[in-house]
Amino acid sequence: MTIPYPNAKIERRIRNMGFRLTPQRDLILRVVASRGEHATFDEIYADVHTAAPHVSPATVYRTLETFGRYRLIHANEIAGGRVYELAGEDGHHHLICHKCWGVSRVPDAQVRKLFKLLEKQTGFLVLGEHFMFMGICPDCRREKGDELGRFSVYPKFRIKTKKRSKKDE
Amino acid sequence: MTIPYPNAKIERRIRNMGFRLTPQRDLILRVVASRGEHATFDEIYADVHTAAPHVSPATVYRTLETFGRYRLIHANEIAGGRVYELAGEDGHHHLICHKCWGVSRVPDAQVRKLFKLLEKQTGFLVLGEHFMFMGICPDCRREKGDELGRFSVYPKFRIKTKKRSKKDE
DNA sequence: TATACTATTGCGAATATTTCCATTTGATAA
DNA sequence: TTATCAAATGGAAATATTCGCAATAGTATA
Repeated sequence: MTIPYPNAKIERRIRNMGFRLTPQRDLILRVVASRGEHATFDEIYADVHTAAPHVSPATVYRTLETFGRYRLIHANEIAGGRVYELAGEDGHHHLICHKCWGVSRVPDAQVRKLFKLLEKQTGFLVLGEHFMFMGICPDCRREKGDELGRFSVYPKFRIKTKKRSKKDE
Repeated sequence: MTIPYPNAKIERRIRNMGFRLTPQRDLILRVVASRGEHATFDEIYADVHTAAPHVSPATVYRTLETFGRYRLIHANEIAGGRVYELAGEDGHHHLICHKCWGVSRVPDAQVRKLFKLLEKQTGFLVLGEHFMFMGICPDCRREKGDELGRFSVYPKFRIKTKKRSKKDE
């Protein structure tokens, strides 16, 4: 399987940071890349495990954590779970609707502008993180109201890991 | 122990949402309140356990999760760990410096303004979450530069749970 | 290319977190 | 008050995640 990195510079960045580019890491990055916008640990591990059964969950956890720290991968909490995506050229952030759970994007530049304003006021430079803003999308706003009732905070799904357990297959 | 809620309306809110205000929840909320800005699970559980040894970790986890969903408590990921704080009247967000790990605040109103702009552009209403913006504080910016080197992402500490294990105590 | 150095891995063991379910107990209404 | 009913709890079991450490294997250098 050869999934190309959307961003060919990643390899260089890894080495520049002083990390070793192991086959495991390479595979994991490709899997995350192939999964697109928001892959769960289980999805990632499943793919990795299919391609290379010997790779342990610990390695996947560690890799996501390590690269997450160094912003090669964006990790975000959403609906009670964590999702990952490859940090790409096309910086963008996500807007997630509490009601319909639709995901839309805002270009990074647009969000940066906001933080520029914040910087003017506080002197604090907000760095290149990836944000997931929760709220109500335009469509849903037209429907009812903006208030969150008792049963509407995580209405449709929760990111939950499904049993991985024993010698899976 | 009677730690007063900073916000007396909390009780009403809980009931309005249809939740029951049990002694356990009451205690947990008071503990979180007493801990101030960012308490870890372990800190919260330790306090709760001291005051009421029979309360199980599961209950604490559940309570934080439940009230987190409904915004009575703010849960945030920071430095690889999760911290909690009581959602108060004085809405504010945190600015956390990657270098010195100092924590400063921005009033909610200020941040809201930014999201208002976003709303104008996208129609998407960002809801009342609590944000922790990571970046470089004014002091540290004066020192060197803004870039994150290999060993500067989580320089000083990581929020880590300390062994709770067996019959603690 | 061979050597040395150390980051990274895999595995099992420790921890942490969630889930299950029988039991308890708020809250409501008679 | 008391009865009723579902929400919430506790404890144990199931899962998930991290950690410790010996073995492996990238990378740099000779």
